[in-house]
Amino acid sequence: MAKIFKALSNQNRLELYLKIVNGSDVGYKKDECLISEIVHSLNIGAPTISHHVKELANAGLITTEKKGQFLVCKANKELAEEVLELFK
Amino acid sequence: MAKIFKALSNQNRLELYLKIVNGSDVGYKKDECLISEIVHSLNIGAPTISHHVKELANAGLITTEKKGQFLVCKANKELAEEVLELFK
DNA sequence: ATCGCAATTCGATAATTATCGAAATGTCGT
DNA sequence: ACGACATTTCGATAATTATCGAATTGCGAT
Repeated sequence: MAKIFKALSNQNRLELYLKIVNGSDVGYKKDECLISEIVHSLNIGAPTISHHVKELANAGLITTEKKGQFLVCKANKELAEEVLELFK
Repeated sequence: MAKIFKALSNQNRLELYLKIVNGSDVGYKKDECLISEIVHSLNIGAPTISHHVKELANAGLITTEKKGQFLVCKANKELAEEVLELFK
């Protein structure tokens, strides 16, 4: 569980996660998001974002799927539920 | 908000927080806790715990009050509420 | 006043982490 | 096959952090 909080403990990674939760503006389903869109809205480089995405996935907060050259990220609702339980 | 998660991102600090939330077994009100009791149940030294307590307090997750030579810690319910909101 | 205990401060060290730039990989359209 | 683009890998660096032991402060009881 600490692992989950660690994944959210970095400002940029938290924003990244929230963007994924809120989904992208264009095209994809709610709760899904292309990281190529995020790269421009966050002022850190692509390599760093790639790294952060991996950490979020590693913590189980998101799942990722390669769609051609793109990476689609999806928030894991079940895990968010578990966090919710802890704070109730 | 990332600050809050950072405070919970360390295994020991998270346990510390949960112990405070669950309150102590003896004497004090629910949601309150003497850190002198916790020192023995966590396998890290007193200086480290003192440091962690400060970090939790700094993040706003707990409040502390000196009672004689003891330190009483109390969980901040309002902030827990805010975290809850984020995951809803 | 002094002893024991709770907690804190201090300085140090080792481990982790965020971020970068450069280079590599893989995909798509032409 | 080539060029553009998305993403990743790699190696490096600077910053942060968890933890420790020793010493200190402050409190309460004898």
